[in-house]
Amino acid sequence: VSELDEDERRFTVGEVAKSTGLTVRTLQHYDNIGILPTSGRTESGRRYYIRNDILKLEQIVFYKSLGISLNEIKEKLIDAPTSKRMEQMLIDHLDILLSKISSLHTAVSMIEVSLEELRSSGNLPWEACVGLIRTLEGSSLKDWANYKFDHVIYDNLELENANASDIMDTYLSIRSLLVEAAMLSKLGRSAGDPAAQALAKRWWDLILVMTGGDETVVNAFQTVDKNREEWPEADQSLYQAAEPFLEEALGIYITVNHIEVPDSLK
Amino acid sequence: VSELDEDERRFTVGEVAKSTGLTVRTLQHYDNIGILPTSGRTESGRRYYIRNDILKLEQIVFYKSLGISLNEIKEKLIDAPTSKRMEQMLIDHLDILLSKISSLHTAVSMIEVSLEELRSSGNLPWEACVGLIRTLEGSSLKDWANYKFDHVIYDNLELENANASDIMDTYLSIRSLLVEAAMLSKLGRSAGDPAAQALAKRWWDLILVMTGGDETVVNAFQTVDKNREEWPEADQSLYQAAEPFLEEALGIYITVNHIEVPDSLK
DNA sequence: TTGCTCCTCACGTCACGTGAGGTGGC
DNA sequence: TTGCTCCTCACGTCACGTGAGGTGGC
Repeated sequence: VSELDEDERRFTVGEVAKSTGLTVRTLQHYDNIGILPTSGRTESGRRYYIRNDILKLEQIVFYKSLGISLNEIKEKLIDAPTSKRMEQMLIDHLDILLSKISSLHTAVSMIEVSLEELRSSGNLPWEACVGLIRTLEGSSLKDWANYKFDHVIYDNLELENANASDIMDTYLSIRSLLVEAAMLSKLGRSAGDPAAQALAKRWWDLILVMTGGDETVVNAFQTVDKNREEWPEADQSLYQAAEPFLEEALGIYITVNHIEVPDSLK
Repeated sequence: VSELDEDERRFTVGEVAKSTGLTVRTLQHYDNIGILPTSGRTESGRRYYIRNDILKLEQIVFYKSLGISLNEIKEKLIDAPTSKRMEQMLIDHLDILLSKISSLHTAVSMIEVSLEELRSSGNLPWEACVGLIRTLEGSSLKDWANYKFDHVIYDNLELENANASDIMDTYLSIRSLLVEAAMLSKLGRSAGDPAAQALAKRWWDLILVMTGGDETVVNAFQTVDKNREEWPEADQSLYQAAEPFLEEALGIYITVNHIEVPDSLK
C-alpha cells in the first residue's frame, strides 16, 4: 500500500523545479513539445507529475548534458521502465560518464604539457594551441550519443563493481603518460630532454608499481594491458604516436641512471 | 627571424577551421560580433589569422565549454598575452578542469549507489532520481565561470607538479566514499546493511593504505586531510552528511570482523 | 483579502545553420 | 576552363527567457 502511495504521489511543477534545479518554464516547455507530457491536470488545470515522470526527466537531463537535441532525445526515452531496463540505462550512463572523465584527463595532460612548453620556451607553438582547442571541444559536447566505453572498462563493470574504479585509474594513468609523450614528440622535443626524462621516470615508476605492487593493482594493469588490442581506435593511434618516443626516453633514462632491469621485464 | 615567421604566418579561415574542428561559419560569426576579429584581410577581401588569434580562440573555446555566453567571454579575453599571463590562464583552466572531473566523479558515485539500490529494492525512490538530476545538471554546465578549485589542490599544483595528481586521486577517493555514504544514509539504509558494510570495508582499506602505504600516498592523504577545513563549502556539508553514517558502519565492520585497530588510529 | 503559484499566448534571444548568389585563386 | 574556397546578406532554428494579463488555492 505504501509503495503504491509512493508511485502515485503527485508533485506540482514548482516542487519538481525546486528539487531538480530546472525552471518551471523549462518543464512547461517539455510538456508543450511532448517530450515530457504531464501525467495529468488538476481540476483547475494545473500540471502534476508522478515518480515515473521524474525517471523520464532524469534521462532527458542526462542526454541533454551530452549535447543531444530534444527531438533526438524523444526517441531514446524509456517510457514505462522495468527494473531491468532502468538498470541497463544506468550502466549506459556510467559508461558515458567514465569516457567523459577520460577525455577530461586528456585535456588536463594537454594543458600540463603546454604549461611545461610555455615555461621552457616562452611561448606556445601553433600545434599546442590547436591541440588544446581540439581536446577541449572534444571534452565538452557532441558525439557522445552513441559512444560506448569500448569494453576496456565496460566488461569489468559487469563483473566486479569494486574493481572497476581500480581499472579505470590504471587506464587513466597510462593514457595520461601516452598523451604527454605524444605531445612532446609532436612539439619536436628530443628523448633526452628534461621533460621527456621526467616522463620516463613516471613511466618507469608506474611499471614498477604495476608489476610489483599489490595484487589488485597488478591485476588491473594486466587487464588493461591485455585488452590493448580492443582499445578504442583513437587510443590505438595515440599509442602508436607515443610508444616509440616513450621507449627511446626510457632507454636513455635507464642508461643514465644505471638502473638494473629485472629479467621479468624486457 | 624564424620566430618572426612563426608569429606572422598567415592562416585562412578554412585552415583554422580544419585544424580546430570548428566550422568556417562559426569563425565568420566570431569575426562579425567582434569577439575574434581577424588580423586583417587579403587584397581580395579574405580573412586571415595569425598565431595570436589562435591563442584567443583557445580561450573562447574553453570558456564556451563552461557554458559562458559569447558576450561574457568577450570581457575575459586576454588580447596580447605575455608569457606570464598565458601561464596563469592555463593554470586557471587546469583548475576548472580538475573541478569538473571531481563533479563527474560525484555523478559516477551517485549512479553506482542508484544501481545498488535498484538491484536490491527493485526501484528507484524519488530522492535518488532527483539527486541524479541535480548532480548531472551540476556536472554539465554553468556556474563554472568564477570557480576556483579552492586551494585543496591549487596550492600544491604550484609547488610540485608531479605530486598534484596523487593529491587529486586521494581527494577523489575520499569524496567518492563520502558521496556514497551520504546517499545510502539519505535512502534510509541502516549502517549494518550489506551496501553500507561494503562501503565500510572500502573506507577501512583506504585508511590502511593511506596511513601505512608508501610515502607519497601518506603525504597526499595528510595534505588533503589537514586542509579539510578549507574544503569547498559544498564538501563541508557533504562531510557532515556522510561522517556519522560512515563512522557507525565502520564501527560495526570492525566489531563483526574482529579487526584489531592499531593504537595510532583512534 | 492577500500573497503565492500556476496558467496561456506571444514575442525576444543566443549561437550559430543553411541556402542564395557572386567572386577570386590554382 | 574547372573546381574549390571564400564572401555577404538574410532568413531559419533550437531551447528556452521574459514579460503581459489572468485564475485558483491557503
